[in-house]
Amino acid sequence: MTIYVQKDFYHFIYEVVLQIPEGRVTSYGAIANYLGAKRSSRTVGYALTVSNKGEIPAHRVVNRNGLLTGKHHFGGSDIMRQLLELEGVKVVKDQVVDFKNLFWDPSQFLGPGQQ
DNA sequence: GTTTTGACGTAGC
DNA sequence: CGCTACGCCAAAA
Repeated sequence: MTIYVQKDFYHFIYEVVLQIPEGRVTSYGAIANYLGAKRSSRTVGYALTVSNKGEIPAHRVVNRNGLLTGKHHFGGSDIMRQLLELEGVKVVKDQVVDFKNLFWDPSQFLGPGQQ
């Protein structure tokens, strides 16, 4: 088994985000929880801020409400929304439509039965 | 080492 | 439905 420490906290965040399939979204809290720090949701968002948007699909990460709270960090104002819609994710009023259905739980990345 | 900040989350009003 | 307040945690100053 691999022993992970928070030494590469940001690195884990980036990895998880990179695993998000197209057309799917997840929440900061879910990623934080997956990393074992469910209360570090704020840090997850911060990690994306300092990350390279060109390689990290941060637009697939929204808050718990499915709201595009970080859209204004994409330079423009509708960049994040357009990126999501290009992947088939409909966004209305900065909110992901059918977020519950499109939600991608990082725990699924572990494989079924793992939890 | 202390203070500030932030793309969150929950609770209260 | 929207705002405030608080907590929680990691990085940067």
